[in-house]
Amino acid sequence: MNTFKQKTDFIREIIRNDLKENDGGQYKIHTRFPPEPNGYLHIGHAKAICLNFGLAREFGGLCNLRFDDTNPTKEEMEYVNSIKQDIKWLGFDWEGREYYASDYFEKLYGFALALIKKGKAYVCDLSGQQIREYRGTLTIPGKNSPYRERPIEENLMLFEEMKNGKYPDGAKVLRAKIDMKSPNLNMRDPVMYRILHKKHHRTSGKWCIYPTYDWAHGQSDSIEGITHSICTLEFENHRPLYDWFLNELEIHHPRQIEFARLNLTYTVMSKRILLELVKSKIVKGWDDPRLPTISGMRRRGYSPTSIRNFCAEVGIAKADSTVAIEFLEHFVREDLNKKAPRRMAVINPLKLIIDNYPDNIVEELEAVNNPEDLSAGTRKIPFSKILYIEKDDFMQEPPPKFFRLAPGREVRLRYAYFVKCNEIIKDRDGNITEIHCSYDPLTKGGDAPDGRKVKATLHWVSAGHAVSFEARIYEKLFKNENPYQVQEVGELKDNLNPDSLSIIENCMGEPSLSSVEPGHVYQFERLGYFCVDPGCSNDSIIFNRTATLKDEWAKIQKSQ
RNA sequence: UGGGGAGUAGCCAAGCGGUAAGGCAGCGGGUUUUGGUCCCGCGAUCGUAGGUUCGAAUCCUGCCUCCCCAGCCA
Repeated sequence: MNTFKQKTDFIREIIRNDLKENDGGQYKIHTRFPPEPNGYLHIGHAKAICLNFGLAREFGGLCNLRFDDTNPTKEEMEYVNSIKQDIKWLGFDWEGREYYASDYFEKLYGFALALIKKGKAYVCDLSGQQIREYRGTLTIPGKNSPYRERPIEENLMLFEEMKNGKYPDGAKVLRAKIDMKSPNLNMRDPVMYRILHKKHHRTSGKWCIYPTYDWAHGQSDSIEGITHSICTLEFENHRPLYDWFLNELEIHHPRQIEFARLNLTYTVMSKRILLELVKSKIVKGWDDPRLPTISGMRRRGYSPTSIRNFCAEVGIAKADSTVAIEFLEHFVREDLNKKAPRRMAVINPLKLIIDNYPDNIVEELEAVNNPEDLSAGTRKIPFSKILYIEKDDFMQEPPPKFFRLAPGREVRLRYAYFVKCNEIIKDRDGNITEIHCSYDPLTKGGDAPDGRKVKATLHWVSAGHAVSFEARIYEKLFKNENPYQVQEVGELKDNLNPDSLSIIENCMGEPSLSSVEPGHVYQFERLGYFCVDPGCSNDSIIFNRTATLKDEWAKIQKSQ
């Protein structure tokens, strides 16, 4: 059922070597997925989740879930809950090892004390602005803070006072005493603790000093006995700092490995921007199906399997890359093609009347539920004189390669009969309102006894039995392949695709669509995959289009 | 500009000195009661210039390009 495709990559290679070198012992690899609960997870996180949990699974190790919750000004319980739900939904299990950096605040405080006592950390009174100035630039070395040589005892006292709330936000920080002239800016006496009189979602008002990420992350991994700390490229510059902390503290030292984060065309992965889209109501929430969030993709109809396969196939490497959104779509189609039950539904209905079909007869025709999986069985679909077909399936003046219905032309109605178009009815504005056909009773089931062929098979719905529903059609969120291609950050919104969502009401579906379960995905034949929206009620059915089917005709049209 | 990374087909990505996997996209063809699926076929000498070697995408040197770092964000 659940497949976990895996490829080989430089990380797995490193791990295989580590396993070989530690051969014979109790050595087991231990990874972790360390999100900050300041937003919802997106497909980029899925890549990290599949990697970390996948590694543990493949090599017989463990993977923890740890929330890096060191900044109470941005973090919320809602986010930790959504994160847990998304990881589970993706098919991974942290087996109870749910940890928080905030669980380690006490230990971290103790580590800080140890560094102060070693003369390797000091309390600094410089303002944020001053710290920046003293830090120097890429080419100019920094200068030592005037507080750098404070006696250990004084540092100890001041740090305790910081903890006890004696100072306002920003008044003092605890810094590591490393090297203000280091070419690596992260080593220029980085801040370890800042004063933040803010309640934390887990520790509440217990602390008013909070560790910075740089101070907390490596030690948290160490405390958990992580063997391989896998993170993204931007932390490569921080590794020397983590190494320094761990060495000074003389505690377990994980091996950090960095890989390139995922980028996708036509969308953004920045949590900051995602938050902005949600807050400004440009999208309808974190689970808006246009977003690359896990919850958005779930609502859109993406299966966990398709996301996992995508993550496995996209590869792990160190080169910056932007994956085509089409690549992602390929994996939903691949998975849904195998699993989604087929249904007939018409998004833009056009009335088709079969003049020579008896008025009050209804035939029950048998339809295959899934040609890719015969065990899915068959169902009955009612057929009658008045039907709906797709507007796009008829053209009064068909261009060269259009081989659907047109005046005088014969096509097949799927599972039913051949019909031939005889007449077109228009309203006073010239819009086609209905088309009249005649059917050939001998072609029942879809084949002609005389062996004649038709060039097209159309989907249809019996008008008298149709279930009406709303379809939400999603397109790319941004117009530009790279939404970040803007002069100024604020202009990002100008790149939004105004047609990213279109709502189409009064779509017509076959009767079996009258009772559907939220989250279920169907293939509407010839149209695409559609997922039942959780916002459905008894009298309104909503389908989100997950993806279209590949469309040869659309390609031809584009090239014409 | 100092430091840290990366450059293999339109997009990902294998390759680890022996003569360029695979996937997606694209193009052509076959099958088909979904213009879907499936099947077959088609593309790169590896950023660049030198060097080492019988032999280099793989080793060395120079150059070019891109990414990351000057948050008391993560």
